[in-house]
Amino acid sequence: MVVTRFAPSPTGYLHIGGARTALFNWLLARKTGGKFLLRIEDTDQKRNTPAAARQVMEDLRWLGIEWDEGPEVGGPNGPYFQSQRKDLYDKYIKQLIDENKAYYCFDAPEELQQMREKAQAEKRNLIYPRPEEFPDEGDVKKARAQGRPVTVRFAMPAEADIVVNDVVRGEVKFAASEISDFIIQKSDGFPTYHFACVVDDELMGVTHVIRGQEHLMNTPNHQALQDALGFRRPIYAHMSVTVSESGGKLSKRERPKALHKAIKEMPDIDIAKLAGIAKISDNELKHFINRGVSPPMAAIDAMAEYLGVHLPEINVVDFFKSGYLPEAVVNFLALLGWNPGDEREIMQLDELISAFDLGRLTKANSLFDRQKLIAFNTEHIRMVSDDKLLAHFKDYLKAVGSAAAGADDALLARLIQINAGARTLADIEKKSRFIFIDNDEIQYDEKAVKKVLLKHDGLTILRLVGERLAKLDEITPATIEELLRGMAEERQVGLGKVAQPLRVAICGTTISPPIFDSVDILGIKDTLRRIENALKKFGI
RNA sequence: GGCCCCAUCGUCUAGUCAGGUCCAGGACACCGGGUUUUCAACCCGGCAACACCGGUUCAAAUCCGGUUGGGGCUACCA
Repeated sequence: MVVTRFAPSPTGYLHIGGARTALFNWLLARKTGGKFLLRIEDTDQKRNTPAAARQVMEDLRWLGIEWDEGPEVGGPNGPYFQSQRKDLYDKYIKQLIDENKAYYCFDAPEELQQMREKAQAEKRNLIYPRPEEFPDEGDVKKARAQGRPVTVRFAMPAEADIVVNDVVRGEVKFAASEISDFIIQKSDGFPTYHFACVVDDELMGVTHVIRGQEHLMNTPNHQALQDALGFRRPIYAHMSVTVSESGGKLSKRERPKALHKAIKEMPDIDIAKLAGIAKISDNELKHFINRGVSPPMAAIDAMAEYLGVHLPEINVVDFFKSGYLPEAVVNFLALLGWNPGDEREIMQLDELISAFDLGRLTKANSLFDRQKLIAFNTEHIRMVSDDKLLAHFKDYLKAVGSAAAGADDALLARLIQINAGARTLADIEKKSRFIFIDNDEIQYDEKAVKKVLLKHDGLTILRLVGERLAKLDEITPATIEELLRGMAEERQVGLGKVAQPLRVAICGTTISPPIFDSVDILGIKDTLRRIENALKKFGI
């Protein structure tokens, strides 16, 4: 049976690149009727938090990626947090030491740094100088007494070159002389990623490892470890990396970077005010502005929202909050470095599963094209069932704290319906805002007022529209349409001449859902009130 | 610097492994037009690529070598 896994290090939100890795592993498991498991790689005491692990799980679930084994769902191979598996790793490390396949080291970080620099200067890679004789327990005690750090290093067998047989890249050869002994146990007693990963993959019966190309160079180390421990070897597939417009890997730092750039271009910034919004000190903010030292993500998000700066989505949660559907994100992600081999692009989850094939992973890196994602999202909003869309919309409204969050299902469903063709849930929300604000709190867009109300006879028409609407017995989209079309015909003008002033009066902008529905939903009373307000405010 | 990976329209890609059916197909973006009560959506049309050099072959996007370019790794992070 195929067993795949996703093994994130929980340092924060789930990154979109991580989501893609998870997706491919999940897809393979589902396609083959195998198992997909989730393992939390939290061996770095300094960087990992339990809250982050929960967040990663929430993000995976939002995408629809459920694990068969792992945290919260359990399974026979637990625990699924590496921090709770230390005794397991210790056992294997001891085994390697006993067999003379690993040895203790007592180097200080600065000493290692020096060695690296020297190697660099000599135009070669650092190959750790393995001692003739391995230190014994007595040496360890002595080193500890002297306060030296104690690590364990794997003794790389030097006989043969290592060949990685990769599903995506074929045979990749590594010269034995190029591979250094590497640390498998840190001075805090925890295993390094390489070691924990190899042990767990074996113990959990992982058969296929799909991971980013950045791990290709680690694979010879992993294989050597597997051989030394007598482990089986999973099938490896190293996927291409997703890069951003700016060149390198899509990185979490892009959001602070984008905000920093935007702020730099703003003429005057009220430091105290902005720091308050971000809930950071003035100093922290100054450090950010002047030196690019990023405050916490929450502060970045708060400032961006306040300043109206759109930050590039990087974490899964960012896409959620920008109004993307998980179906669209998953579909788009799947097509980054994979394709079904025919001309299908817009696909549902079940289609992706049945079409998935490891052999069709592409080799070249791909750029994350947000425009195409939006196109996918538009398509998925159109395709998804009404029930699901409503559920997504409600989740979205809640997440962004929209005024519409409290509205009943019928209203929300209607808002979705009249906004057919929307690109994101954010578009629908934005176009619906006018319904949820007080009549007196409408923000009139200056350009819209100038162009529509103050030019020609905008205000005159608006007053007339108000008078006629007031006399209408029955208010439905159809009767409103009849009325407005009649007026346009009467005056020998296009419908726009009649509709636009009304639109600006009730929404404050020239952008809204179809006007007949907008008036109907807002209600005649509020509509008339807003017309009156506008007439008063802008002249007549 | 060293090691490793990659290279088709602006972007994601099909085609490359089994060379001819490819003066290279689709999608997004873009441009032009249409529809239209705004935005969006929608419809029609258009632009646009085999990185370069050499080799193998009757024939190369496809095989081989090199060059260039891009990316990754180079941690007691994962």
